[in-house]
Amino acid sequence: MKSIKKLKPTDSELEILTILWENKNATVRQVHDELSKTKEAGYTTTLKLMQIMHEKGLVDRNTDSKIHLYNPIVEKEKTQLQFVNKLIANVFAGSATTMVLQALGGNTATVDELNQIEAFINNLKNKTT
Amino acid sequence: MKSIKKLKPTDSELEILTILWENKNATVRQVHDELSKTKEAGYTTTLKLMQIMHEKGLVDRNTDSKIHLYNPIVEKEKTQLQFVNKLIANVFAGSATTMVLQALGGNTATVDELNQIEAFINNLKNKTT
DNA sequence: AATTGTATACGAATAAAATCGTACGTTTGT
DNA sequence: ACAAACGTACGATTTTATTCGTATACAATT
Repeated sequence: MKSIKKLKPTDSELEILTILWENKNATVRQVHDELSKTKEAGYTTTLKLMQIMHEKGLVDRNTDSKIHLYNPIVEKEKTQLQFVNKLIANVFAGSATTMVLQALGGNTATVDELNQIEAFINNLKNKTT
Repeated sequence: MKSIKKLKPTDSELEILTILWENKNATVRQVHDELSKTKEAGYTTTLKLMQIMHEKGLVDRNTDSKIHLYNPIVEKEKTQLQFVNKLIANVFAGSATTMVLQALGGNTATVDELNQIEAFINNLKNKTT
């Protein structure tokens, strides 16, 4: 039998997925408008990408009405983790810690966020004990 | 005047850079052998990639002798940060914190490493004050 | 000196991703 | 009813990345 396809969204597909994770049941138009805020691209380009994503099984779509509604199939957390792990492996020689330190050092996280991370770390440490 | 080129190594180029960061003054042969441990590719493929990287200004090379010696130009930390930032922007809607939480949750960091991260965070918080 | 091994150079083939033009059907507004 | 606006479909093109074949030069070995 055919096995379940391994899904690996491209960068462009990822941008679209991100929008779909925020907006369920989105039309191509909605996605495209959202995308246009940060990127220059024609409508049919976005449409084509979403069609390809449908073929790949990255998104589901409802074609009951003329105007198709799209939903993400792949889970946000799983996909995010997939990419983070790839980054850690490729760029940070497998060390999550090195990556975290870089990320926190180079970006501006608010004190609130830093506290949030600390809390999370403490939680992890307790579990380990 | 011509502006300084924006550098964005591809995935394959990144693999080579990683090797060059560890081994300064490396020959194509050395890089290729190292690469072959984890990847299947012909020698001329590696050579060509390194030539392209030279054109792009990612690496420097010494052609005094017949056998060229390559060195990375782009800095490890800068390049790493570049990739992390791209990931945060693309996959985590701009939130470094979300990314960090995912990375720590999905990977096994040791308690030592967690402590290291905590110390780093405290340092950051002090700077903010 | 002739053969063999190891270099670089570089054009060209292949592959993968992204973009767009155009055809064509359905709504909507007048 | 008709035109304009908006929707999908999809082939073709463009762009970017990767891979490799082949030419050529030099050094070492016999």
